[in-house]
Amino acid sequence: MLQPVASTRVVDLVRDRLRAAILAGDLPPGTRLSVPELARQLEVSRSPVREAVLLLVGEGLAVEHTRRGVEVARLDLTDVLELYDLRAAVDALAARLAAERMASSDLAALRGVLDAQGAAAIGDPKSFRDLDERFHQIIVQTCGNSRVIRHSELLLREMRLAGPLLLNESWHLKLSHEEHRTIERALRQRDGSAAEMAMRSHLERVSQAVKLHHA
Amino acid sequence: MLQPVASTRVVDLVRDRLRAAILAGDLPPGTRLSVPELARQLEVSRSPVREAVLLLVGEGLAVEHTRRGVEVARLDLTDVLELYDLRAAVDALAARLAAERMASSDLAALRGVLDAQGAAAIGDPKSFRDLDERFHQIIVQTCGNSRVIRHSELLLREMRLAGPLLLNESWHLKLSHEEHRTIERALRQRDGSAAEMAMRSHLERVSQAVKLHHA
DNA sequence: TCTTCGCGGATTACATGTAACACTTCCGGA
DNA sequence: TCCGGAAGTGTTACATGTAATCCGCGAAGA
Repeated sequence: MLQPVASTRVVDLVRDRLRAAILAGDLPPGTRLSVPELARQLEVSRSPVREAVLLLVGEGLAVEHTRRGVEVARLDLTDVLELYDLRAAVDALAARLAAERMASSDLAALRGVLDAQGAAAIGDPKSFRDLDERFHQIIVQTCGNSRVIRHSELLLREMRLAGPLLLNESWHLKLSHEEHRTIERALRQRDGSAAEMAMRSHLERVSQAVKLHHA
Repeated sequence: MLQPVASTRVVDLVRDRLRAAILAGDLPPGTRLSVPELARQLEVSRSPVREAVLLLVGEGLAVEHTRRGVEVARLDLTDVLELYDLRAAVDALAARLAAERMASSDLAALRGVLDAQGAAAIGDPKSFRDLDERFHQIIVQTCGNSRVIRHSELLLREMRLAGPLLLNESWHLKLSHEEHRTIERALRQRDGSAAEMAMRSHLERVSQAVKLHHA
């Protein structure tokens, strides 16, 4: 049962590298993605770079201005609220589906993430956020619906571009953590509808908090 | 306030044409999308064809087999159920949001579609389906959340590939039509939460019906 | 001062060239 | 008959060429 070795296509490598650079903030929102320039820096030809850039546009991480190039997407408050609203719907579904399917190893992984998050919640927003992502990813990956996985993953990535618009206050992180615990409890008890509701209200609450914070 | 003239990019024309051909069934599921071959038929070079094909892969209308080409996606029962489940979540959100934003012209359009659908429901599954799509599109387009619009549109298109797996029985069409009426009533009364629930239960019911029909 | 026009530099969008790869077919040997 | 491999065909993936377009800048003119 061996997986085939990585595809070793240049376009994939370029896409992954660009995506990582964007999500890490090395290519901040608004940065122009010039195909010839990137090709020079990455030392490949323009073809795979062009394709990779278009793929990122498809993922929502960059926006295309016809005949005027592509730039890293800039997200404003409206965008973040849109993303939270949609994620509330999609991830709530994922949580409901996951409740019936989680293996005990998944539940253990979830608990591990939450324990680490409880510690980080004190004063490390960066790692809190990483753990938050993992928490959501574990649930989504377990839900068994490949389209939910794909779309949720897209939304999660897109949201990473929002960086400075998100909340880092300690009270907010602690509250989020408590809500995560509630979700995890529902999942552990295989109560799909409780997990669904807990996930939805969690993300809707975060959405409201973000909105109020920037009012 | 003039809209810019159509971009007249070859890649867009090719993408639209291929998408139309796929959705119309001229390129049935499983058809290989050979870039050189399509380029010959469309009388353009391979570059824009290649890009267009990759865009369709991003839309879920085709699947890529690395170094073995791209083919029109084949959907099985599992895929259709996945799509209905996800649409139930996304379109329910759209319905809730739309309830607060629908202009009277939108409501009029909705009613027009439903009236036509009521007539078609008798024995014209083809046009019933078209009107069904329009019904959902009007609501989604009105919801004001651009990401909901984008993702819902993707799901709706993808589902068109499912053709033969969908239900055409008269009783089912009539029931769907009644549910559409219920949704429209909620929207007309600007009752977001009723619209949300009606939309969700409509799509979940259809999902169950499809599942049972193929059992 | 403000606007308009044209030039220079760079990029996009499309066209084309080609090595490596995959599938098919067919043939010889066990 | 069945299997292994070589040749042939067609494609993918990447590289590169180039016309049309866009943008910034500065000079000419109102």
